[in-house]
Amino acid sequence: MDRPAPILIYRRLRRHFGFRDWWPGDSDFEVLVGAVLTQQTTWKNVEKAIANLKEADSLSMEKIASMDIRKLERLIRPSGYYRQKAKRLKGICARIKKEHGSLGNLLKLEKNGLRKELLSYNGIGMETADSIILYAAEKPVFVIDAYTKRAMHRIDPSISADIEYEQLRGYFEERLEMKTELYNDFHAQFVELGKRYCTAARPSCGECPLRDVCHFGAERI
DNA sequence: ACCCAGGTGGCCC
DNA sequence: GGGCCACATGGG
Repeated sequence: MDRPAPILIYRRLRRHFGFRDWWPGDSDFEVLVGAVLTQQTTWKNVEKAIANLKEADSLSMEKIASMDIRKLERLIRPSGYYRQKAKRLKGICARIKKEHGSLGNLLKLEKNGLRKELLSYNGIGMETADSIILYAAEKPVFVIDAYTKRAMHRIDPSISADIEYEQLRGYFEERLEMKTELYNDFHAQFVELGKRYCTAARPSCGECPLRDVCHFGAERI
């Protein structure tokens, strides 16, 4: 089959990579921080930034909300765009504290209300909002990222390489059962696929579990 | 010396 | 609604 249904893609990935039980982080707040810091940067660099925050005993909403901006910049520097991210992360923490009291309270909002609220924060766009909703609030939203777009375009060339976020999210949500565990693990599988095989310019297909349905370079590889 | 990474927001038309 | 741009470290 040339264009496998999403659930078949998922089954293949899962058979290859195993169940991921994802988001690398110890708390809801760490998910939020990681989701902001990983914007357009590698997770490796985010790990350094989060380690710095932990080492400085500063990985808490209250501390970041009132932290000296220069200190925050210094701690998260390895994650790139550090001035912008420091300003936005501090603003996000301060606003959650002020308007909701705690992250837990914010995450209790109903899914669509929560999404709308998160999107109104400077520094939280659709992918970041959905990552927080899925992995911290544990509500079923299908997260789309660069890996997902790239892989889907290569599997099904009728899906544009720069398809709109909401359009691709709808594509998955219309074709899958609305289950948090499924959305959670499926996104994790795409990230694993992207890191190991489905890289930007020159894929290292090797043992890629989707290589027989891949159309990269207009030719099957 | 390039190119790339788990995006977002601002500005312009 | 779309196109272009700044933002920045670290690894290949």
